Amino acid sequence: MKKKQSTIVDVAKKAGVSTKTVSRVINNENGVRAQTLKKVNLAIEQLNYRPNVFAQSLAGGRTRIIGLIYDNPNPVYISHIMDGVLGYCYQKEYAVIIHPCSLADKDYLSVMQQLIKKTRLTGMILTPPLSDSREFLNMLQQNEIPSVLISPGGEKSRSDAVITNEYEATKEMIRYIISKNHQKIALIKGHPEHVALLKRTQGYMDAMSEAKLEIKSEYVIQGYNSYESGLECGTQLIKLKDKPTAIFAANDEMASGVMKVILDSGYEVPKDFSIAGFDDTPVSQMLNPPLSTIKQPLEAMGELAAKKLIAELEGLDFFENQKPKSSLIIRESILER
Amino acid sequence: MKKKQSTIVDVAKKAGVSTKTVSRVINNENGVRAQTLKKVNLAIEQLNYRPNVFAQSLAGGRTRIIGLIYDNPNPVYISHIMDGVLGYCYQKEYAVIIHPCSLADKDYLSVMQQLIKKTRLTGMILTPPLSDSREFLNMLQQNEIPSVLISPGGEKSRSDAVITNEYEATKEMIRYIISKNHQKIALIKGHPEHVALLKRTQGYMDAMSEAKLEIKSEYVIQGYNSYESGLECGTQLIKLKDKPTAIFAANDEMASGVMKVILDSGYEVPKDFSIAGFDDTPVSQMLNPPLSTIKQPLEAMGELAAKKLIAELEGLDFFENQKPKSSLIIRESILER
DNA sequence: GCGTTGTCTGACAGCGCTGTCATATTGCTT
DNA sequence: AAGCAATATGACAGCGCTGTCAGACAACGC
Repeated sequence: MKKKQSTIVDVAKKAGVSTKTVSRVINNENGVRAQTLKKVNLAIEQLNYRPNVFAQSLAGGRTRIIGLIYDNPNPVYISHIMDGVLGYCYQKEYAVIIHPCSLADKDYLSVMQQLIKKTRLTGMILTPPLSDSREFLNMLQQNEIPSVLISPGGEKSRSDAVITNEYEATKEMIRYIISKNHQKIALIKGHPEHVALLKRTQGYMDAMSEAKLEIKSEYVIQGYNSYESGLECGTQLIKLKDKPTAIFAANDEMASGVMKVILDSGYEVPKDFSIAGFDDTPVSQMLNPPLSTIKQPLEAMGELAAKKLIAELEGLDFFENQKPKSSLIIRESILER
Repeated sequence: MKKKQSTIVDVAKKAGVSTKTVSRVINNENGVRAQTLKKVNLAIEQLNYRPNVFAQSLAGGRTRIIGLIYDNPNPVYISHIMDGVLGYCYQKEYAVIIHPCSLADKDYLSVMQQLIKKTRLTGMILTPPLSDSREFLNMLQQNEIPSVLISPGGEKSRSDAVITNEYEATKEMIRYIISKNHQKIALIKGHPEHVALLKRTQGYMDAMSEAKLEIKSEYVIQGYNSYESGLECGTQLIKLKDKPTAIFAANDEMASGVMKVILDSGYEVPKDFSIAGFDDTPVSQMLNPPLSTIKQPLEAMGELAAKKLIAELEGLDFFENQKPKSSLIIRESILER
C-alpha cells in the first residue's frame, strides 16, 4: 500500500534523459534545451515527484535550512514575524528552524553553536534583542553563517538588516499628541538592553524639540518593558507635582501598566491622562479605554528578512530596498485638551 | 579557515573502530561493549563530532522531522505549545517544522500533503481545531503519518491525544462562582467548530446542575471566540430583563469583549457583573479589573505531545499517562454577592 | 565539407550515514 | 581445553542527489 516516493531516477527514465539533466531542471540551471525542459517537467508532474531535500543537501553540500532565533518575551511579536518568514521560506522550499535563545543564559553562545552544527543551518534570522548582541554576531561571522537582523538598534544601517520607521512613527505619534494640545508629555523608555527601542526614545526627543517643548527630566522614565514596570513608572509619574497630561510608553505592556495605575488611583483616561503605546498587541484593543498605539508590519518584516537572507545565500543581489512601514493606530486613549 | 566538519569516518579512525560501530554508538544501539563505547565517545568528544542529519535521514530512510500544524488565531496559544514541543524535540534531536494551515482554505488537505512530501516529515502534532478535522486525520492515516492531537474534542480519549482537565477546571470555576453566592450565571459558548470547547460548555452545565441551579436558555449564548463576538454576546446579556450576575466566557477574548460592553453601558465589574474567562492570555491580567480565568499548561502540553509522538515514532511504548492540569487564576473580576 | 566554436547532455563518483550480513571475539559449559 | 552459543564488530552496498568532466551534438564560417 505504501506508495514509494518517486526518485530522480524514475523521472529520468520516464523523460528519457539522464538524472543529471533532471537535476538541472529542478535546480533551474541553465543549459537545458526548452524541449528537454518540457519533457522533464512533464515527467515530474506525472510522477508527482519532489526532490528529496536530504539527498540534495548531502550531495550538494549546501543545506536549505535557516534558523529563526528569538529571545522575546512577547509571543505575539515572534509569532507574526514567524508567519512572514515561514510563508516565504515554504514557498522557496527552505526549511526553518525556530529556536528560542536566552541571552540571560550564560552559555547561550555555545548552545547556538551546537544548534548550527547539529542542524547545519546556513543562515539565521535574529530578532531583537538578539540582533544587537555583538558576540552573537561575531560568533556567526566566525562560523560563516550569514544572518539578517530584525530591528537592530545599531548605528549605521546595514544591508542585512530589516528596519522599520519606528523612529518616524514615534515622532508622528508624539506630534499627534502635541496636535491635541498636550505640552507636558512623559516618556517611558524601553528596556535599556533593547537597543532598538532607543529609536522610540529618539523619536520622542526629536518631536518634542521640534515643537519647542521642554523635555523635563522627571518626565522621562526608564522602563523595563513589562506590565509591572509600567505599573511602577506610572506610579512615579502620577506622584509628580507637575503632572504630565500625556504619557507615551515604548510598548503596550508598559502603557497598560500605566493605565492601570492611573485608573486605580481614581484618575480617568483619557480625561486626566492621555496614553499611547507601541506594538498594537491584542491587548491594546481590549483595554478600556482602547489604547492608541503604533503597529509594526511584523509579518512583512519577517518576510523581508527571509527574502534578504535567501537572496544572500543564493548569491543574488537584493536591491529591493523597501522598508516596511509602521502605522499609527489611534484609539480612545488620547483626548484633545 | 573553514574548518571542515568531522565525519563518522574521522571518529572511527580516531577510535580505531569501524564506522558502523560509531554509528551504533550515536544511535544508542546495544551490542557495544562498554570499553568500546568509551573509546568512541571520547573520540566523538575530541573531534566535537555531530552526525549529519541529512546523511542519517538519507541512509536510514527515516527522517527525524515532525510537523507542528496550527490554525489558531491566538498566537499566544501556539507559541506556548511551540515552546514545549521545540524544547523536547531539540533535546531529542528532532527537527520541527511549524506550519500554519487554514481549514478555511478549500484545498488545505493537498497543501498539507505537499508539505509532507516535500519535507518527508514522519509525524505531526495538530493543535485545535485541526485536531478535530476527520478528513485531515484520514489523510494522515492514508499517508501513514503518525500524529498526536492536542485537545481534540472527540468523544473517547485516544492514546495519541494530549488532553487537559478543561472540563474539570471549568466546573471548578463555576463552582467557585457559585460559592460566591451567584445563582444567575451566564455562559458564552466557544466557537461551535472547536469541538474541544464543548468540554467547557459541559463543565458549566454539570456544575450548574450539580448545584441545582437553573440553566436558563437565555443565559447560554453562542459565541465565536473573538473579542467582537464577546461584544455582541455581552450586549445581548445586559439587555435581558432578568440579568445574570456572573458571566463565564469560554475564552478570554470574549470575556474581555463582554467586560467592555458592560463597562461602556455604565455598569461596573465586578459589582454588577462578575466575569470569568478561559486561557489566561496576557490580556487577562491587564484588563481593568483583572480577569479571573483558567490557565492551561500549554508548554507542558506541547512537550507531552512531542514526547508521545517521538515515542510512537521510535516504537516505544509510552505509558506515562499524565494529564497536564489546568488551574484557576482568580483575579478581581469576581465578587461575592 | 571541414574544422571550430559553443551549447547540451550524460557517466560516474561520492556526500555521510545506516542496514544487512558475515566474521571475530567473548564467555560459558563440560 | 575444547565446544558452542551469545555477543560484539566490521565490510560493503546503497539511500537520492549533485559536481566534475568528458562526450555528443548543433551552428557557424570559410
